Amino acid sequence: MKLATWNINSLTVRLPQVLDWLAANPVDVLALQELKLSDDKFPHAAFAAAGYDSSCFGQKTYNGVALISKTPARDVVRNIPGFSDELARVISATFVSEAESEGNLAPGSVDKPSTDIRVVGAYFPNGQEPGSDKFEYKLAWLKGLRDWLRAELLTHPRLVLMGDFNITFDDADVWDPVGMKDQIHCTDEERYELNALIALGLHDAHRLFPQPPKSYSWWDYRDFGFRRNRGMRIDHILVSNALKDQVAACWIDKSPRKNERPSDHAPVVIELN
DNA sequence: ATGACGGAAGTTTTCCGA
Repeated sequence: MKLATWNINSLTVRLPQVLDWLAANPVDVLALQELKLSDDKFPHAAFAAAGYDSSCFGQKTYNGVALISKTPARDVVRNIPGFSDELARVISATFVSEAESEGNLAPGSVDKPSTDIRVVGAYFPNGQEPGSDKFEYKLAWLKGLRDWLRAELLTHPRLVLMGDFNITFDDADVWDPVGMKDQIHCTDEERYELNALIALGLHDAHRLFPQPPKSYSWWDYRDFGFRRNRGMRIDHILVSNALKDQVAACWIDKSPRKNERPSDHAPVVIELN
C-alpha cells in the first residue's frame, strides 16, 4: 500500500499534473493541499475516470484539501472537531485494502486483523511571521490538532497524519539554517508543537530511513530556489506506533518539478507493507 | 530593508504563500 501527500498550489492549474503523476505513481491514497477552489468546482469526474474516488473540503482562493483514493473513503470528517476554524485545512477518512474493499477479505475478522487505516490530510497554517496574529492562530490550531489527535489515536491506532505542515523539524530540514533561525517554519514554538505531535506516538517516516542530504519538499519560486536546492522540508508523513514497523520506504518525488509550471512543493510518498 | 515568483481576485493592484 502506498500513501502520498502533495501541496499542489491550485488544483485548477495543476489537475493535469496530478493525473499524470497518479498514472505514473498509482498510490492508494493521495492527500492534496491548497486546492484553491470551492467544492462545486472540484473535478470528481476526472479522478473517477482515472479510477479514483475523491473526497474534498474545498475553499475559494485559499486553502482546500482532498483525499484521492483507489477504495472509497469511509467516515469522512472535515476540519478538527472541537476546534472552530473558518478555513478548510483538514480532511480525514478511513481506507481499507483493495482486497477487503472487493469483499475478498472480511474487514476485521478474527482470522485476519483489520487493515483499515485512518488518514488525516492536513494543510497547516503558514503563520506568516512570528508574533503576528496569523502566527498566534497557527499555534492555537496546532494545539487544537494535538488535543483532537490524542483522542483520535485511541479510536484509530492505525493512523497516518500527512500534509503540508509548514514546520521544519531541525536544521537538517533547512537549506540556510543560520539565515532562517527563528524565522517562520523554524521557530522554537512551532517545533515544540511538532514534537508534541510526535510525542502522541507518531513517527516521521522520512527519518525512519537513510535519506539523501539536503532533502527538501518545498523550494521558493523566486531566485531559482529549486535549481539551487534552496528549500525546506515542510511536508511530512507521520505514522502511528501501530504502523511504524510496516513502513517499508519513504521518499520525496521531485519528478513533477520537470513540468513547465510545477507546484513549489514536491510529493512525499510512503510504502506500507 | 526589499524583492524576487506564482496564484487568485478582478481590473491594474493587492493579498498571500513559505
